[in-house]
Amino acid sequence: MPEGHTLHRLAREQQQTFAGRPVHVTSPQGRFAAGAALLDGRVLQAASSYGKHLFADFGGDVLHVHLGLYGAFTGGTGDPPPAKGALRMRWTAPGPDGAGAWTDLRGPTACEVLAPPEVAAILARLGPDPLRPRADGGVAHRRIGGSRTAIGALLMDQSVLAGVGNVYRAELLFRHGISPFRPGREVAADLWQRMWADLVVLMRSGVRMGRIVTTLPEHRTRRSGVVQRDDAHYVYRRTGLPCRICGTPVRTEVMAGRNLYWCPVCQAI
DNA sequence: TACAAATGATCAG
DNA sequence: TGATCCTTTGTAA
Repeated sequence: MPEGHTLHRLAREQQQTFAGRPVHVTSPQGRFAAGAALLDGRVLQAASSYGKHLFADFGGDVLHVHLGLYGAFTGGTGDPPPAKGALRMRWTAPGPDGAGAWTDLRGPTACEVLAPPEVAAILARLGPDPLRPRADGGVAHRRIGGSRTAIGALLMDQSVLAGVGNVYRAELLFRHGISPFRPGREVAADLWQRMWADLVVLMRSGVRMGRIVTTLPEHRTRRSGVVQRDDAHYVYRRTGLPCRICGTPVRTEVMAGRNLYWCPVCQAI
């Protein structure tokens, strides 16, 4: 499920699997019927992601997908399974002897065909994405450093920073011992540089692993082997459980409509 | 069978 | 800030 690392991974997979091939595009559910008809049979030029947005360029017409809270892609090789449920979009690229590939999209917030200027407009309102090669974290601090808004809310604002979601927000703040309620302008530039550098490392690791793991081995119940699901985070979805560092019960509260998790002792200020 | 929850964003007020 | 949209999955009734 989708924070920036998921979209980055999907773009890479779609690039490797479908780019340079004609793609058969359908919308079994019907809600993307017109767009599917427009793209069907055309060659995918390139797939890329920016923040939580995915762009698939079919040469002048760009498919834009935003997964929202529940959207998901699935896919595989060979023949696709029978379409079931609310299947917004299906891609297939037939190949000889089971070399075909398919991918299914369900539940997205956005699945639409855009012209390049519309794509540019979306990119223009996004802050720097820690996964983009030459992204500049300093640009984000220009917004953060002048704001009275809580850092916990600023981190979720895609025009400040693109690609960070609820998990990375909670975990990043914990790793730097920062209260989610601290105003942005009290996050000094050097502290922000450390946070940004950490985000780059964490999100790249997320792309590699296909999941978000933020804990150090010495803070896990099991120190070696595969990281268990309940060992992957410091505070995210650990309400009431003891903090891995100090033992204080992890707290939760809704901030701007989303569940926020933090340790009131390790993240006091 | 029904309902709640989930890593998101938008719009009204 | 609250309501709303998108869909699947897991748990409760």
